[in-house]
Amino acid sequence: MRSHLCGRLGAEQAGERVELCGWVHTRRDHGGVTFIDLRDTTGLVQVVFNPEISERSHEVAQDLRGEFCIKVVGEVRTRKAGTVNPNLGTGEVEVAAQEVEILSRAETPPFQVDGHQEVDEMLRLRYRYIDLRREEMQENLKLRHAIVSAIRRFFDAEGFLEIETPMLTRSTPEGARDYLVPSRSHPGTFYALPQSPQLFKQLFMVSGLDRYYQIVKCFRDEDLRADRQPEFTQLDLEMSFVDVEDVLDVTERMFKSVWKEALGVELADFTRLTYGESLQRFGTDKPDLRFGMELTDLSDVFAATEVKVFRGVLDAGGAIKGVTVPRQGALGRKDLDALVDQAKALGAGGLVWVGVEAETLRSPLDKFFTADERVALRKATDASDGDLILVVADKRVSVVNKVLAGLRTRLAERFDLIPKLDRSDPDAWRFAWIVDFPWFEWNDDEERWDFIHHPFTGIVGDTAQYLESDPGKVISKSYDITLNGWELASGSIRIHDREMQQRVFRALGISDEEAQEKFSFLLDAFKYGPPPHGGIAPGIDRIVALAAGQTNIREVIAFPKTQTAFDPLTGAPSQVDEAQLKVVHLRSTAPKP
RNA sequence: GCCCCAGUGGAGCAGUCUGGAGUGCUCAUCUCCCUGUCAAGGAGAAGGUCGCCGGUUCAAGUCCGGUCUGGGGCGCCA
Repeated sequence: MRSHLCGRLGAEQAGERVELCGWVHTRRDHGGVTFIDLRDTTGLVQVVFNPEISERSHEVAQDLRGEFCIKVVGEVRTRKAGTVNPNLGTGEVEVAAQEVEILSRAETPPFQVDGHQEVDEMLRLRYRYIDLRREEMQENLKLRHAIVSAIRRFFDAEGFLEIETPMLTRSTPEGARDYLVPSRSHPGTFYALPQSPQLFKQLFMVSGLDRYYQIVKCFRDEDLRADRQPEFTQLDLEMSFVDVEDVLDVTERMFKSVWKEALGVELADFTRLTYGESLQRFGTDKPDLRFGMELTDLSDVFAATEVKVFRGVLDAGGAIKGVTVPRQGALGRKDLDALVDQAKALGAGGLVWVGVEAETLRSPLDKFFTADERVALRKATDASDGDLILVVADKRVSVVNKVLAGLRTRLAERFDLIPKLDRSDPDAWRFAWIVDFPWFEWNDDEERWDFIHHPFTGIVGDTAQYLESDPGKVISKSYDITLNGWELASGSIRIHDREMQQRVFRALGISDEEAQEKFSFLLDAFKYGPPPHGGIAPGIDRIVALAAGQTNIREVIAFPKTQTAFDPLTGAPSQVDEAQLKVVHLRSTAPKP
């Protein structure tokens, strides 16, 4: 139907007769002569309808409206000096229309496609097919394709096999809430959609398939966030006869290769932080390394304090930490109160602010500080005159970290301390490995040890001795990748030794029978010579969103869902009729709408 | 489950604090004018359940309570 693509036309085609298809992006009617910008997936080109060239085409052009789908036949002409449009890739040329055909007409769209104004996201999702006409969305999806195809080329070259795993599988007891699918042929039973192909990929290793990867949908029925959708895409991979360094190596090379191919950027080697160090310095295991404002431990500064809240926290074995906000020491009372409220919203009992001035400190607690404490506080935080120190104290170290980590990123955004994204700048991409996670985490509510990663996570050799005596000291062979404050990937070397696996289950308070009941097929498989193995699973949606400079993953998913897991386009989830329910042996207990 | 922000012609906003006629702006739509614009321009027109329910008031887009939807976050997410 067409001979050329709109966005690819240039001076080289001057004089050629071309056939173009696309949508009417904009129309400028001068009465005597009419211009349109014709749009296809490659871009825009100006088409001129001049009655001196074609009376008939000029007449049809009067009828054209935005988003009409048309075909134009005409001659490519270089534009006269002064009429070149430098804002358009094809601005040096235009197409003089000889023939035009309306392929299909369009109603006035619910919002404009030109991208000049933000549109309510609900509306964009309801009319996603129109939203996806916008250049920004097409660029996002093209980048997604470039990244995914670069990933496949990389793993192909490394000798990995892409193998599919079932979507209808067994519900696993731990982890996220499952999406369930009722069985018709087995009344009262359910499949679950996979939260990840974790167990299947481990079985591939038992099978000797050695190096597996898959770009695969995963499903988790949990509440949504900017970086979380109920269905999302993982790059799942697993390798045999490897230890931690092998997985880190291949994964890091993969990311470098992808950034090179998709963005043309040579990434620096990834930073490496232990979990402990990350928490200490940034209060989180997904630190944004693009700016400073590292947390300071102030327990020593206030070791002998008489300030009641601090004294109580220290005596209870808690923590006092601070974060220094550059040049905000003179912040007004209203803003400071708002910060206190933010800290409380994040879970803190309160927030102490300290404005650092040349000779003095400005703080509600200043009168309770000793001279030594004032000096030590300045020194410990390395604060300069004019800075603002925010101090959080709590008997739970985790609360202190969470609150300060939250304030750190929010304030960095608010005060523009994060460099504006330049996607071609290698420094814009602060990848980091987070390693040496603790294996266990104390669950206060249930009063037991829980796993942090999953129950098959390997253990760093000499820490296994604490499995029974002091589980908190056991370090796992798990690792995360973080990029600019987002968790991008998570993985581990797995336990392949049955005895070790049993010790771990016991430490978790899971009996042998219970373990067998829950994970029978994996444990059975491990009777038959499982190789040492491990892997990782980076999130594709997050990778693409970050690479595209987007702040939520919906922008890089063609048909995403809203925060309540609703799809405004299809109306899913929807009611089904009684007959459908009966077939799968279900009856709804939901109130009739 | 909880906290915060938003909801006003088709789209994006202002108006809400401090109640007084659906007031205004930009874009789109429709009619007319216009042969070099490029987010064209000019003249005119049409288009409204101020998310929904209730309350206060002589009077509510505006105040109060509730609720729904969207977004951000906490919890949750091995």
